[in-house]
Parts: sequence; C-alpha cells; structure tokens
Amino acid sequence: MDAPAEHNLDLIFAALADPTRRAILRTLLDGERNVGDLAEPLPMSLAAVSKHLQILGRAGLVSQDRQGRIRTCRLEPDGLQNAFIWMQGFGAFAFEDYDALESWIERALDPEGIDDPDPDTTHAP
Amino acid sequence: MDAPAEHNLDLIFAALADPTRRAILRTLLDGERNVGDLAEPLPMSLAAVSKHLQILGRAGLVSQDRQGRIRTCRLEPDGLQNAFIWMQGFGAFAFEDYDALESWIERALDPEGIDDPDPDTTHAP
DNA sequence: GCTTCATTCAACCAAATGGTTGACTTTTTT
DNA sequence: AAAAAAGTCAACCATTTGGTTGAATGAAGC
Repeated sequence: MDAPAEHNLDLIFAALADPTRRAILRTLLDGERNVGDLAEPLPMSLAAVSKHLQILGRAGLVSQDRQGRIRTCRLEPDGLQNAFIWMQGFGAFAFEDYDALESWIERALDPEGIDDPDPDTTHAP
Repeated sequence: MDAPAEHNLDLIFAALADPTRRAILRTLLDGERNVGDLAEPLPMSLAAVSKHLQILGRAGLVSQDRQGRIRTCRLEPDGLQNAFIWMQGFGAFAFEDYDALESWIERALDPEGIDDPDPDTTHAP
C-alpha cells in the first residue's frame, strides 16, 4: 500500500483546520450547493468563500461542476481517505471498546448513518 | 466534560498539517523521546522543534514529562479521536469497496498490523 | 445590445506561521 | 564553584493565511 503523499496530507489537513471550511463541508453533506448558497449563511464575502472553495478543491475534498454561470460544488468524500488512513496508524481507534468500533462501522456503511456530522452533537465512542 | 468542539478541531488539524510535526508523531510511535532526540534528524534548530512540540501539545497530541533537565515527549493517541470522529461523518469510508474497509479493520484491530517495532512502549490495546 | 446575476481575479492588509539567533533557566557533571 | 547540557523564551524576519474591496468575466434575461 502506498503511503499517502506527504504533500497531499499537508493540503488535506490544512483545509480541515479552518472552521469555515469545515462548515462548508458539513453543508455539502446535505447535497450539492452553488457558491452563493454556501456563502449565504457565512459571515464573510462571496470572494472569501470562493477562496475557501479553492483550498478545498486543491485538497481534493470538493469539486466544482460549472454549468452555465452557476458553479455547483459537491463533496468528494474519497478525498478524506488519505488523511483517514494516515491517522489510523496512531491508534486513534485504540479500542478496547469494540462496540464503539462496530457502531462506527455500522454508521460508516449505512448511508442513513451520515446525516449528523455536527461534532458538537455527536456521540463519542 | 464534553467540549471538544470546533476549536479543538482547529488545533488538531492545524497541528497535523505540517510535515515536520507529522514526522515527530511518527517517531513517537516507536516510543518516548526527549526533545533533543526528536530534533536530531530534523533539518532545523532545537528551538524550532520545541515550538512544534508546543503546537502538538496544545492540540493534545503529545505530552511532555519533565524529569530533571530532560523533557520526555510521548504520543497521546487519544488526541486524534475527535478529529477521527469528525471525519467519519464525511463518508471517508463510503465504501462500495468493502474489501478495503475489511483490510482496514483488520489492520486496526490487529496489533501486528500496526507497524510498531517497539512492543515495550504500547500505546495501543 | 444592455443589464443583471454568479463567480472569480487582483491588489491590498492584518495576523498567524515557520523558521532563525542569542540570552536565559535549570539540572547535571566535573 | 564553574562549566556544560537540555530546553525554553524573546525578538526578529519572510512567507502564508484569511479576510477585504473593486474590477473583470461569462452566462441569462429583458
């Protein structure tokens, strides 16, 4: 298995380190959005959001589909895999708690299971 | 008690976004190290490494144990869990590819599957 | 054809980041 | 007691980041 490229991890983790960008990702979990829709609830200019989307794009976490004058953004969930795989080596799931792992797997495999991404309201394993 | 939340994620992901800091974490997987040992292979000053360790410390990923004039650093693998949990909501393992998930789980659960040449310093169950 | 909408681009700014060096503190060694 | 070792701290510097505004681009609507 190839270790994920370091540079890639730089971009992914840096992209995730900003709360605005995480909010954008969370919004995109509910489905595709154009840039204006993403910007609307955020306390900043459209241009700022556009730059955040570029950062997410370079990290491979979001892609844009331009149809007409509207740019539709969508989540690229596979983009997180490298970071996820990197993390696993650090015992993030140093489980004695197999139940937690099982419920995690359940959620991971069940499309209905990903409807509450808000870390504030999540269930710790 | 349960207030990991957004700010915490900022610190964790920002800490992970730097290759030097990831290298330090990787080294610490093999066991505890003092600051000088961590700095030795790195192409920068001791002071720079010390600052990186502060960042890792604030993120909850590394702790220091000061005995005498020597600071021993050790990995806090639980520190990654918040980030890990946050990620799971994004279908990082939205697998059609169940084989990959299975092999991941295998590695996650099997102590031999984690590349840890120093069994004395167990951070995993 | 002009205007409007959706978005990006360019220039700019303040603050944060990642590094340096040199002084300082604390402990160990001699 | 003096010197050396292990780290941190403080001040500094260059670059990056996250934001702004205003102009530019590219459809769509009138």
